[in-house]
Amino acid sequence: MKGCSDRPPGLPRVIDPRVGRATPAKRPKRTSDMNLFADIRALVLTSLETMTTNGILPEGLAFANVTVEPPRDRAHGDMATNAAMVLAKPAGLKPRDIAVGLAEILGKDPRIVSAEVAGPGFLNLRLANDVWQGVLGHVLKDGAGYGRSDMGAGKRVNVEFVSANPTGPLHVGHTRGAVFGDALASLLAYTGHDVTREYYINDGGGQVDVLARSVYLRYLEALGQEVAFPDGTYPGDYLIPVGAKLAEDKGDIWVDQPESIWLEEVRALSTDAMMDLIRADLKALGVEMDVFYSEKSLYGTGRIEAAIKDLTAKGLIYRGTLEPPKGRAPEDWEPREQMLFKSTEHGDDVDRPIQKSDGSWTYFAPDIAYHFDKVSRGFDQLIDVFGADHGGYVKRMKAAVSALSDGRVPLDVKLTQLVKLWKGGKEFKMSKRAGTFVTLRDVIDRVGADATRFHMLTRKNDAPLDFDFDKVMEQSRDNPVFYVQYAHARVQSVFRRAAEAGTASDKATLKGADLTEIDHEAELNVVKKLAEWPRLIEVAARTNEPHRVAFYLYELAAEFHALWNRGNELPELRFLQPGDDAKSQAKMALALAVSVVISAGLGILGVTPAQEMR
RNA sequence: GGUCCCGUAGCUCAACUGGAUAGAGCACCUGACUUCUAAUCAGGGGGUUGGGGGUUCGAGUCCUCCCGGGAUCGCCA
Repeated sequence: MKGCSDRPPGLPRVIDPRVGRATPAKRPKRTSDMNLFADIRALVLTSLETMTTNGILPEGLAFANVTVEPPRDRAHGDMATNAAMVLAKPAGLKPRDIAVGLAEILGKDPRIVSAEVAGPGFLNLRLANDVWQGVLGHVLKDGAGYGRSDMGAGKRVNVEFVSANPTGPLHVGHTRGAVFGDALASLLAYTGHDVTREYYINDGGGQVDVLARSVYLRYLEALGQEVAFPDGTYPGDYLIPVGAKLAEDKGDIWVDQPESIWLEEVRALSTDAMMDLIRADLKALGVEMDVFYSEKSLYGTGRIEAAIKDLTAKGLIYRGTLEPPKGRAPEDWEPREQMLFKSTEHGDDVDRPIQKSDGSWTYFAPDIAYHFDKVSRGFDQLIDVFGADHGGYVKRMKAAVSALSDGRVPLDVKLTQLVKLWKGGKEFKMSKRAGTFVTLRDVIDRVGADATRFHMLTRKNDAPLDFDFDKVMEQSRDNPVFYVQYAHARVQSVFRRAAEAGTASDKATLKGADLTEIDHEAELNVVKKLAEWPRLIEVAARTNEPHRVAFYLYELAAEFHALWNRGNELPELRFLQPGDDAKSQAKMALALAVSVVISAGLGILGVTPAQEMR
């Protein structure tokens, strides 16, 4: 590792992970114990135990599959449990009989207004208004901590993402991976995991030699020579200042000199310059890495050898010859003996080469060493975020981690699909050659980091994403970024109006508001959506799918806008009730709760909530 | 040919990892602005979840075989 000294202060350093890692500051975590669905599920389980005690259900039934969920159709009630259907078979009873008995017991709980058997044996529950008012009170009490969970139990998770080659600025495809990885990391932190954000610098392969040669050409150019950029070099303008700086610092000492003289030094300076560029790009997007890990640091330090030694000790390394790929007829294929990793022992389809026929390492070898290092650093879980073009790499990487950790450490690989750009209603094809290369910087300059981030998270990671410059800027319901921001801004607008009217709307006052005022269906619908937040967060974290947060925020905003508009026909639903501070404060308490959850959700996505729309 | 991802309303996508009559937005039709910003809201039509078979009380979701699209397949990283 070298050449870190000219970097602006305050940015993360490339660190040697053997010496230490940039430990993220432990922030105090407030977790909320409010999860209504968990509460009601607990109630269902105790009721089932009562039925066992009473001899209605046989002893020894497993309740693990019993769920309490919001029904898809709100007409079915507030919550539904599948208990009767799940237990019917093992209990040897009809689902309806179990459901009826369960409904009777549940109906005695003051929280349950009605318990109705429906469909094949679902039990639909309706909850009392004061339960929902209690949820609202909880949101206000917990504030920013509402929805935080300790499900991660402090487990140490390493999220590796971006890891773009240090050969140029980040482009749109990298942007998606960056946003996804960062939001996923935040989501895991929010759910009680100890998260490390990490970037693997591919500074050990041939492409950094290409970079160095390209910079060398720019260096000659800066000294007044005519240069041409042959195939296999990077002609991008972004290397001009790097070459110029080199000419300024070194003068003409490298002119007409062979590569052996200048390559190594130029390469080091160039990759440093590119990493500075990339770091600045990431910062503009709001992404801050904890660790930058250099591939180069694995070479010549015995680390690759150590990882291979570990696998050798496990009997997973051998010399052999691979079969040619079936069906495909590679003209120049000829059998070669090379060092292979027996990845088939850990779920891969074929064994994988770790040494080329000339004895040098394949790309896989340092990556094995890198993941060995992650395992050695004591992470309980690893997540790699790759572009979809690395899909073929997943199985061997999982096999490697499984082997290196003896199956202890799970590796989840999330692939981000391609981003299709649209401009003026037409697909915009990127081409390095034609100079129509859209960088992360282009996108942020045009639409801003917030809109970029939110939009990139409105698709599942493994679905292709359309990024339409016009749509992302559009101020309409069609644009979720705007729609959610607008809801948050409307809440702030209410507070501004309240201040003008002289109605107290500070948090302490609103926390003490009489929430029994909140009893209209449109209002309770908003509260019910708020009640789903803790559950949504846990599902999103369990599946490593931050896009769920974006979709949820859209739904919450929709409920809020619906309530807002009901105020047109029903003035008593307006948030501000002139001349009635108590009522206004109860309704503002609801508005505050909405903004709290929107802020928390946007926070996970790395988006700043809007105070007003302009 | 092998492997992985995808296929859901005219279009763009969800569907809480197996739950009820598969949901949103756009587009189309109808209605609501002397308002706490209508940049919003309410209602309507629109589906054999690519196709067949299987497992299950129950399948868009799991298994299997096809069809179509994309990515990838020893010495690029």
